[in-house]
Amino acid sequence: MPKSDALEIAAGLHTAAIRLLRAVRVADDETGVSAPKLSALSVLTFGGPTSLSALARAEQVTAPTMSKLVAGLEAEGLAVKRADRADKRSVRVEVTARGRALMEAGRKRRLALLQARVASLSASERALLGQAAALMLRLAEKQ
Amino acid sequence: MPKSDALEIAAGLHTAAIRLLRAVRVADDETGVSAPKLSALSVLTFGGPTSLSALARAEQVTAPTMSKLVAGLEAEGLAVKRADRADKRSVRVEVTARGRALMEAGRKRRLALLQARVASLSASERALLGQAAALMLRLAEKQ
DNA sequence: GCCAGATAATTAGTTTGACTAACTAAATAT
DNA sequence: ATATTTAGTTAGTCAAACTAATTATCTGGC
Repeated sequence: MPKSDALEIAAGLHTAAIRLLRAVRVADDETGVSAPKLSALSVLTFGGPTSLSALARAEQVTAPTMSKLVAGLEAEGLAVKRADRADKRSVRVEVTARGRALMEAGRKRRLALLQARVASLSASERALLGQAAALMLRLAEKQ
Repeated sequence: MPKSDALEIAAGLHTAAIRLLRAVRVADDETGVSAPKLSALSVLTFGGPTSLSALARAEQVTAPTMSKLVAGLEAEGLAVKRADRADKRSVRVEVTARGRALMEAGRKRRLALLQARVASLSASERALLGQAAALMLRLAEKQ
């Protein structure tokens, strides 16, 4: 009999998400880029160019912290800062081709780890996980 | 039609897990204890007393790093170090009653956030998530 | 049109948590 | 008895987080 108590579901989901991410995290070491930078680069890659402060908000860090992270990314040739034409206070941060390639490769390695495990499940189990992922995304975006 | 391609499932699960944890992370700020310390304390609380090096391995940090974290926990009255009777080189790290209470309260807050969101789903959606959590745990523990 | 206040980014300085290297003490192997 | 390994700590460095303060620019009200 499957549990349907909201608290138990929450606890189970919480633990499962933590363990799952911990298991695939190892793949990121190979990029040679730190986790915070990688995370910021991911936002740039999949969300497109943004201002520094928007990036800081997205990553839940302060503007000075993001300023340094972006400086690091720029020094490594993974992102560039451009002047915003409309607002001269603002900087437009963009991922470079090199940054995009690094992200792509990293994401591939990470997902390969997970894919190998998912592939060992039955088709119906995979379908269930697909639906669950969509639900989890909805939960994450509530409010 | 639900997707069942292993790579797409992996990608969806990956993104969903990241976003979900990011959404509940805010609850931890209220504990007044840093994330690394909280994480170590969690291992002590749910896994029982351990040696310092075992704790370091569990948290994927080096012994010196864990030595400092435990010193911090001890200074805050959340954990204690005891001499290991059998092996005098070794230290036994244990959570205190206060540490346990802090963990309990923190976990409650975190899960309350998630629970509120889970509760807004239908019974069948909750059941699906319950099954998915069990599957994700299996995926995390493969190999 | 200008000034006051708000906003964007950076700079400076501090704290925390990660590392390596080097050390002490204890246990184990030769 | 000596050598090696293991457990933990100390010291020193670095990255990444924060707050406070600075500079530049924008915007609304007069």
